[in-house]
Amino acid sequence: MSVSSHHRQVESRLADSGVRYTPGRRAVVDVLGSAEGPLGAAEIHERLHGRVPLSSVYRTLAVLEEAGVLIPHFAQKGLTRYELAEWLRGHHHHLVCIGCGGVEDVTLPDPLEAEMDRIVKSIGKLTEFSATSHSLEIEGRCARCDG
Amino acid sequence: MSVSSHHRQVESRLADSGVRYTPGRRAVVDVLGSAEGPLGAAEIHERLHGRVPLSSVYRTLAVLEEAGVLIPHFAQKGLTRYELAEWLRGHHHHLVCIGCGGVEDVTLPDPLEAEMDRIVKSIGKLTEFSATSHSLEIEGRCARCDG
DNA sequence: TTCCTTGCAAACGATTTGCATTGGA
DNA sequence: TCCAATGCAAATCGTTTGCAAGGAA
Repeated sequence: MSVSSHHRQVESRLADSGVRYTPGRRAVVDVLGSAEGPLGAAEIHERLHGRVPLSSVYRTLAVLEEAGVLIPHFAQKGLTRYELAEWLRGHHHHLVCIGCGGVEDVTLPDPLEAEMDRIVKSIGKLTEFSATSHSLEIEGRCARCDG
Repeated sequence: MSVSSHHRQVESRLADSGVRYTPGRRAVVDVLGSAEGPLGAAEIHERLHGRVPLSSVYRTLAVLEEAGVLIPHFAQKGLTRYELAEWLRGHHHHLVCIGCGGVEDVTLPDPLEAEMDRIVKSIGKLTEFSATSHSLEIEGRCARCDG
């Protein structure tokens, strides 16, 4: 699941949509591919040392979301963060720190994830709602903020 | 768990913070107490037929969040929704519709919720993260959008 | 009177968009 | 050449804040 493998997959996915995989777009995918959790436009722009202007970062995020390459994530007032979609990154959940507002990914061991699936399926049966995915958001304090 | 019971509980909680429970604030609690899911400032202002100006709605939401009466919820770009805290509404999860962006509450049957707790506890052991709460977000299409 | 609360308008911060320019196929 | 992609600046949208007026203790 290396970054170059991401590039190949993203490139072919974008080709399907008739969209170019330009250096700026690659750069954004690189940053997200090596992040520890979802990032916002400003954070991405920052990690790119301003080489990609903020408005282009936003446009890139929109294009990649549209193509199903990125998934938006909302955990803080007025800030949208993005991460690679699950078909690129694998399925995972989030630890949301109520101290610093940061978000970390967690991948559950198979037995736990299987249990989650069972719960989600049960809920589907209980409600008029056809589930396509799920995410467990755990709020608490990260190691750094939990002083 | 009637609305008037909410009012009593909220009133005493606010009194502890030395904050008044004014008609405008009651109105906001009323709207949220009878909503089917979290609502944003504009939606609340709307349901109050504009009787409480938008900026006052925002201030009320801030006061009530500060006092632990409301919990913010983020599920859509640039929009914060609020709902009564769990000590007022009970613990529940969310069905997020990818069609219309709406959010519905679901309360799990005890056995399922017990299972969720077990999962969250296991995750706590696996990571350097002290969990204070959790919420399962299920994405999919609501009955209305699932045509 | 003393603070808290409110209403309005101006200010903000994140995100989007118009427009002219650049760059690939 | 032709259309997608880019950069910059201006515009938008949700939200916050300053300030003067209103109200309860």
